[in-house]
Amino acid sequence: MAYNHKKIEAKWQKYWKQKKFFTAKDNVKGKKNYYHLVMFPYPSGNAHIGHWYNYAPADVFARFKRMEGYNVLSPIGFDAFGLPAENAAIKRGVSPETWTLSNIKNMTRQLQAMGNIYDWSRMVVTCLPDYYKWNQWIFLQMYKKGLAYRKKVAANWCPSCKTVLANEQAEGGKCERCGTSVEQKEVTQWLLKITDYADRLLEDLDTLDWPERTKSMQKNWIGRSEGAEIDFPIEESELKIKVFTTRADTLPGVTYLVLAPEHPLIKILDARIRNKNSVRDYLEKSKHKTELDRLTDVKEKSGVELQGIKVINPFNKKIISVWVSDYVLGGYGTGAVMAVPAHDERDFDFAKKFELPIIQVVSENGKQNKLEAAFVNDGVMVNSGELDNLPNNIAKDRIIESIGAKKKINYKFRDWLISRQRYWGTPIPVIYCKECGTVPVPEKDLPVKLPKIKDYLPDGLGRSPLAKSEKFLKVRCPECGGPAERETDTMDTFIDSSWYYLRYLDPKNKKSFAESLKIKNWMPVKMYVGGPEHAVMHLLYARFFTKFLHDEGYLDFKEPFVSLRHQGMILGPDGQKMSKSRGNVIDPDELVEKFGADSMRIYLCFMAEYSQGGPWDPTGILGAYRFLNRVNDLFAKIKFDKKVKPDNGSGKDHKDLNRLLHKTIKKVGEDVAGFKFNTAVSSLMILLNEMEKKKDAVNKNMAENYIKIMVPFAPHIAEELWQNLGNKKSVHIEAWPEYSKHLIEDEEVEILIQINGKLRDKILMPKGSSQQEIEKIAMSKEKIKEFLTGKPKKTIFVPDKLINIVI
RNA sequence: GCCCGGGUGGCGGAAUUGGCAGACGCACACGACUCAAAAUCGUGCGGAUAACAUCCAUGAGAGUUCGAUUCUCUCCCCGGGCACCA
Repeated sequence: MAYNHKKIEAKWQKYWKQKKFFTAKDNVKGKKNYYHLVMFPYPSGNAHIGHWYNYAPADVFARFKRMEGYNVLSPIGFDAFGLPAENAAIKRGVSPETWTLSNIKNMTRQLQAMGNIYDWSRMVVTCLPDYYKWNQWIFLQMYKKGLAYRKKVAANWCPSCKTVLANEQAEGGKCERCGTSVEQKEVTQWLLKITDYADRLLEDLDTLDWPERTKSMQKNWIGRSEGAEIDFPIEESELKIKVFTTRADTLPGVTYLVLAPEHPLIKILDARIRNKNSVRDYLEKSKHKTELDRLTDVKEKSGVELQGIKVINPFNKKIISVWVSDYVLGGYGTGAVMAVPAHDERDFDFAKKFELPIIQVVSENGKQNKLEAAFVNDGVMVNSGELDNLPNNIAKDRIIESIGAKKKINYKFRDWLISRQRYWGTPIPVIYCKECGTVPVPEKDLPVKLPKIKDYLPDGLGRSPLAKSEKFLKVRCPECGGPAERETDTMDTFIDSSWYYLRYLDPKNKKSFAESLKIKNWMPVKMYVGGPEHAVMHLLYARFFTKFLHDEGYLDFKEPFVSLRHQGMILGPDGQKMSKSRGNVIDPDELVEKFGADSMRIYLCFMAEYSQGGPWDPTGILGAYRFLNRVNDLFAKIKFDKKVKPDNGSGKDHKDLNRLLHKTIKKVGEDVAGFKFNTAVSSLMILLNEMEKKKDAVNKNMAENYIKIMVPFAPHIAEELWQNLGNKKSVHIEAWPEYSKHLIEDEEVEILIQINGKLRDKILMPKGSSQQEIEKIAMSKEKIKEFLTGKPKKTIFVPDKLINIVI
């Protein structure tokens, strides 16, 4: 008979809540603290199967750590600011706040149904002033240190909506709202100087127990490259063009320079440019290029020469031309490159198209070759005067030295642009005064609260909807008391998630973001579980914040997350990404109703390798459900039939079963610790199968041990069975059982008999049998004799494993 | 193009200091129970063959080895990330 999961799960969830089992104390005598964290959800309205897949197996791990004897903190909250709330508000006429808070209420109910050990008393909701006050406070600390600054940058601008868009909102170069082509527009925005931390963000990756691919993604994202900056003097001028290169060795082969369209010198040199009109045309065209255009242009280079401008190659004093092309990026390096068509693919393409000279200076064989394409490998110098025949890597340093160039390190990633022209976010705590300029809001005036407004559309001037609230906008300058205006942009919501793990430690603190003793108690996070989609943004920003707060003396560690694991993605039954339009969405609520949270937990653990994920099998969960029913049948009946045997029951079945039990205790523990939830469940299944076969040999002690190792996976049914066995206290204060090293040793082992590496027979032998003993028995086997057609050349013997006779 | 993953039955997946390929589960088939169905229980389940024997089989091909899903090389395919970064 199927057990009543609804009744049981509700009953024990209530019981745990009443007993405050999972309210984490900051200190428990004799126990080490363990901070276990999952990436908090965005309150979209409904918990979906992806949330379950992140949180349920992660909770299995947390519960296991708890049973191992750690004082575990496993908190949860909501990443509650963000665009969807605004869109819902515009569409349905409810305020973003109302929408968000009601979603949080619903999702709280859903998450609680999972039966996780979350400490709900520490819930953090980032859209509440108590929380975002500290976003503003951290911003001000960064401002003081010069790490938060305002700058004119090129941003995605939709001319129809008259707003700046985030990159995610301008994918493919089209505005998400209206489909208009996005332009690059210069706007003044707030940025955080994350690039100051580039080297530390890179180096400290080595200290982390994170998936390799995540670390390498961060490495690529930061994109460190070592090179040199070289000045090219402009003819008949005091000015110079500075370029960055990693290949200073190719300087003798430079045949022209290329500037990015945004390069400031183009304007400065305007008077001397002879072909002004075609240059202006080109600049105008590249401004309107969408991302898509740029991508398709990779193959076909475009550009225009700055006629009338010549520069001097500092190595050989040759006079060379200067071009403008959008294959050079304004934001990287110096926005200008020295072109070496012989040794750079892009320059090669460009030179071919515009019929510019190509001079080889590095050669594989020390001779001048006919180049069909750029030669990018190492070699020896040619066409380079006295440097000829030197290996290019040695020539590199010589050249840098001889022309007095500066070595320089460049990074691909940029400072973090945090200004958003949106309503539903943290107001940036800055005031602009005509007299005093930019004035940070004094800390005592925090939080700058988000005003309630009615219209969430931008004001048409590229400012956030906050500008529409006069009450918010007009303010007295904190310095001179004169009339001033507030900054109306809000912060990127990634700010919220960059430090939320610290707030869980002290969520109600009014004096600081968290008390330092509490931080000391818990941080850093020992295990962090969440999706791989956050490999660069969130996980990089959080590391940056931690390093900043460390430098300010608030934290005594440099990395927030010691270990990190990713869950895979659950796809629809059709193998496609779940989406409403495809109609392949699996609703966890329905499944919980039908099979219960325990079945869900077991199946999610079992269905795939955790980091891999895969398609949802609608019938698969039946296996988990059947398994739990069989566990229930077995252990519930033991009690009622009063068949419980004394703990020292004897007999072969009992002995075998007990050995398997202890092996399983070991295996499940190791598997969970290694995030191999699927094989852990499978060993629980194997043990159950054996116990069912040898029912009479199962005693109470075994049943209890089985229930204990099942607790992390199926906590509700485990509690029910535990207390049914006559235990008065919760199974959740029980420790993970210890396995007996002695017991798991097999007395007899199966020895494989191979002939020429092929398995021919197996024999059961006492552990530690010698080669002679085994050989003797093996040779006497009829089956083996049959195959022993020739003389044995040699015999390979692996103790307790196999014997291989080579003929 | 570059950098990571990955490719094993009908399906999800096990198995690694190189040593029984396919654990465990799903699906399926047959049987038991039932008037019947569902549920449950039992048996079978990579391919070839009459076969309990034997041979073949872990994307393809080669190599190292007594022995390769596991190590090396070449190639193909799938997923993800980055992508004119000088």
